Formats: sequence, C-alpha cells, structure tokens
Amino acid sequence: MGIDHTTKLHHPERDEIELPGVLHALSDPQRLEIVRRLAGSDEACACGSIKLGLSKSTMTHHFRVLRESGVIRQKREGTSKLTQLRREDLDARFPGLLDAVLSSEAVPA
Amino acid sequence: MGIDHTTKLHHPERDEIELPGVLHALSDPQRLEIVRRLAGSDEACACGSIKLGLSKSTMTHHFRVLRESGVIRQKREGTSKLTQLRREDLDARFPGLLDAVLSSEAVPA
DNA sequence: TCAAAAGTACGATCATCGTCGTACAATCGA
DNA sequence: TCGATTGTACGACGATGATCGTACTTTTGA
Repeated sequence: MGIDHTTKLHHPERDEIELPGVLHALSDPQRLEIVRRLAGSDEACACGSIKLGLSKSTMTHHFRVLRESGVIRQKREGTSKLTQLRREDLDARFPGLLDAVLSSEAVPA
Repeated sequence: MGIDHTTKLHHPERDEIELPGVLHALSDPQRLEIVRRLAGSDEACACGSIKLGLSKSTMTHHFRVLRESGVIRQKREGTSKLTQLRREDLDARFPGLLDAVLSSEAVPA
C-alpha cells in the first residue's frame, strides 16, 4: 500500500513516469527553482547545496515529490545525497517538455 | 461583430500568463483531457460538447482554472460558451510547452 | 568514542483542490 | 410568455499539499 519511505529510495522506471505527476511536480515555484538549479550544474549536486530559505524538512518533502514523479534521481554519497535531473528519461518520455520549461526562464514576465 | 457583453470573464494577458499556473492547470488529468479535446478540434467548441462524466459544476470549475491560468479563452455565444486553446499566446510565452504536452500520451489508459 | 553534518520521519497546522448538489441566471425556440 | 438548454454561484466535504519544529538516524572525521 503505497511507498515505503523508510527503506529504499523509490524511483519510477522511465515508462512509469506520468505526465500529470511531472506537471504537478513542476507546478510548484520552489520545486521549479530546484529543477532550474539542477539544470544549471551538469553534475549531480547535494541537496543541501540548494538553498531556498525553506526548512530542511520542507526541502526533503520537495525532493521526494520530484523524485517520486520521476523528475530527479537521488543517491546517497556519504552523509549527503546527490541529486540530478533525469534529463534523458524525461526527454525520451516527454520530448521537448523539459527544454520548454527550462527555457521559459528566458522569457520572464 | 455581434457578441460583446461577454467580457466579464477574466483572462490574463499574454505576458501575465505564469508558468506555474499553466503547469498546475495541466497537471490535472481531467483538465489535460479537456485540453487534448480542444486541441483536436481546430475551432472553438462549446463547453457542453466535452463530456467527461463529471458534474456541470465541476466542469465549470475546470474551465475556470484553465481560463484564469491562460490556457483557454472563452466567450459567450447564445446559451453556450465557446472555448478554445490559447495556442498562439502559449507558444509565444512558453515555446514548445504545449506541443510537448499534447504530443505525449495522446491516448491515455 | 564522540560530536558535527546531512538528511528523514512524524505529527501538526492551515490552505488549496476536486467533487458534488442545489439553486439561480441568461438565452433561445415555440 | 413559457419551458428547455446551458452554464454559474455557493456551500459543503473529504483529500491532498506546503510548511514547520522536533526528534531521530546515518555517516564522517577528529
């Protein structure tokens, strides 16, 4: 029944990634900012290196939403957790979507 | 042009359309289906011609979310209300986004 | 061995969302 | 005018969401 948060990190397979879930994950301004920062640095970076002025537990929440929707991949690395965008998976499943979302930053209100 | 006193409906201007709002509007499966049907028929079509098995008031709600986020444009036409996608505005503001959303999973389970 | 660092779990709180039913308003055809 | 069609307003309700603080776990390094 649902996802076990206590054992392993759950990542959906590429073909399990659902469009509404991805759109929902990206529809939150804070998560959108996280995704933009991840897209900015090509390599995986630690959760804690992204600072948005939110509490640690709120950050955990946002990273979980992004991970479980298939937007990011996370793995442990020492005491940190490395996070990276699932660019290839997203591009394969929803061609052009991520690029459209990321490039829209260049057209600010 | 006959129809005019329809301007009570709130539509954001093109440059007022916000990405999180659009993503949120599209993140609901029912609204996604509405958008797909609108994209299927080139001309504006009446709200009531789109049947999803939801109540009238729920449909009104979904159309309002889509309209206020800038995804659709609506105008009165007799007792009906004509609805159409704001393709040009969306393409101008978020190039590639709508195409990416529409071209993926056009036939959901 | 112990303390700091990084992140998670859990419960709480308050807001938003999706859905409905009922009542109402506007328009058109007969 | 009347009734049918089409959609809205409003209130309710349960579900989900974003946020926080506190306590906890895991790992590293001194």
